Amino acid sequence: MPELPEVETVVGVVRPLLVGRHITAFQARWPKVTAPEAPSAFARKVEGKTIERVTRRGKYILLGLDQGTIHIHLRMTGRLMVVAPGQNLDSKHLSARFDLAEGGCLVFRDMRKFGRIGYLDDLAPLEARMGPEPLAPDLTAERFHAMLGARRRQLKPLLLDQGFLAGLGNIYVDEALFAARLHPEARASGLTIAQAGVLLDAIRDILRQSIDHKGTTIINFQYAENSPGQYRERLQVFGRAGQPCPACGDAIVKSRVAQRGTHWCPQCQATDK
DNA sequence: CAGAGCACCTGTGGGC
DNA sequence: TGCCCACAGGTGCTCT
Repeated sequence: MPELPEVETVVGVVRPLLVGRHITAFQARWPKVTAPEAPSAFARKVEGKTIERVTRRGKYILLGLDQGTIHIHLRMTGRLMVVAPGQNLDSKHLSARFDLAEGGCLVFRDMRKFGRIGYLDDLAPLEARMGPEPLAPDLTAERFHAMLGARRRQLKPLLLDQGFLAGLGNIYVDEALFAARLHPEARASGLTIAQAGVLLDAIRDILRQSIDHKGTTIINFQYAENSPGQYRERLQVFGRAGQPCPACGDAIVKSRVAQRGTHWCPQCQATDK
């Protein structure tokens, strides 16, 4: 479900509700939610600690504690919400729950149960397998071009690779490649500096706009109770197979690239492979 | 290194 | 109407 804009939206909603609060207990309803660690071992590390910061890195939600950090990945269908004291707790699809001092709790729901929660004393191991943030100012077109130039992979799977660039998923990769008029199977190393700059600008523009619209809701994503993200209406190609391309009017095609459904315009994105 | 295939799960939508 | 299959916003593993 969630890519960078959706995670950013969730972080913005829960941050003011969580900063300064104490975790009194952790309960896993789905034991694998803390895998590879056992829920009891995870609970011992976080119970009694205070949440000082709530941030995002790639698609991870990070709860910075007075000691160590909780990392939460929503994967496909995870949802994170703060339940107020006395508010009734719907147990459907409940994966885990953090009880908070003064009542209320942080609830993790996950229909497909792919989502994961973990604890790290030091974020270095997580940082080591993550690429740069697409919105970071120090990611220049020159640096991005150099990163692309070092790889022979197809653009689509490369942009989905969190170790290359952190935060993009299937929706925004398709949208960015369309905006930059690049073929999803084009080789990364073949891009010119100008093309790399256009692609980076497209990625940033799309991510910023989606964040402004509270992300994209296809089925599950809600940033708060019953509030869907509004970026869906602005999607140019994703989920629009058979409809006219907004740029040229030819039909948008859905094909399979790197085992993922891929939406693109063969006319506009005719870059050499 | 690059890519395919599969595993992890549950729900839904489209085709027949 | 009902059934079945394919597919879904993600990632990690093995194997070629």
